[in-house]
Amino acid sequence: MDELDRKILEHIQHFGRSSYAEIGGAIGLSVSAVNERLKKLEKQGVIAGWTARVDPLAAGNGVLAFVYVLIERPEHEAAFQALVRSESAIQECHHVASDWSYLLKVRAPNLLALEELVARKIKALPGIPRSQTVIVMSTAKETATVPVHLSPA
Amino acid sequence: MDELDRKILEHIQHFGRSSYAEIGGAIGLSVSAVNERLKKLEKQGVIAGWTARVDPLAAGNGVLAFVYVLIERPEHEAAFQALVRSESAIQECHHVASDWSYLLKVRAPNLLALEELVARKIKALPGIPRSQTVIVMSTAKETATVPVHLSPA
DNA sequence: CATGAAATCAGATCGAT
DNA sequence: ATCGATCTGATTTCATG
Repeated sequence: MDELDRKILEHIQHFGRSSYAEIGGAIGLSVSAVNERLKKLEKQGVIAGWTARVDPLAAGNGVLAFVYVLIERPEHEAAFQALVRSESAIQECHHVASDWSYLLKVRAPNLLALEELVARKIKALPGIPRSQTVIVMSTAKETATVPVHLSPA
Repeated sequence: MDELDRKILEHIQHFGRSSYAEIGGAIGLSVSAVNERLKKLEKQGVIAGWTARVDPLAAGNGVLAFVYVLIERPEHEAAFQALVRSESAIQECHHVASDWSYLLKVRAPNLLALEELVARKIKALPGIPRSQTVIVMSTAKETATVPVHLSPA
């Protein structure tokens, strides 16, 4: 992971359908060198995959919210994790260091659907006495782009 | 936006480098039909772009945190927004309905770098009396995949 | 890491259904 | 709106220096 790798990663995070020639032109590297580095980064798992960015609103998701969940005992974790995995509305699930156990990032078509998920599915699970929902009113910045730092060579 | 569009969007969110032939094969559509629908979805902005998913840890980001920020007066918003835009460590910035003004999603190499950002850059701005940082200990699920709902035809 | 050639593949277009 | 075919150009890959 050197400066060239870093530039490649920066570039393909912004232009995921670039050809090797385009990447090479942007960072000053030959096509074959780009090919080799890309293959290496993919094999190492640094590049975890490729995706299309879909506009959430255009896809019918009018509501974004962050939901805190409290889980009382470890034996109730499994069912919760299963729900998290199965619900595509739950984009993220983080174990946090706070008064709460988990923080979820949730998208839904409307407030009704959000309530349906939180009240009827999540809180219906055993061992979940409380939750707290933070509604997002507007989003000033939202990117999945990851800052790339050079590893200590 | 019909069922076929939905399937296309689902597919390309998981396989962002699929050829039109691969997409068509996966959802049962000809190459030319996929071509037309993709172009339409891109023109409409439903497809906002294409990106490589980079593993945050492999890219040197050992720390993930959510940071709440309180801003006292509207005239201090501009400088804050400018900072948000310029800092690649700040992946998301949401205006939230809560005791706080904003919720940030932040990635950093380590806790020191996180503190540097929060204490020395964010809180150094005028009109920001308080912030609260929630550290993520582990992440059970994290996807940028957006659920695609059919628009009312 | 660059070059260059070869083989493959992908994307746009067209007429027909 | 979709299909199937065709055509053209681009892209990846590989061997060599």
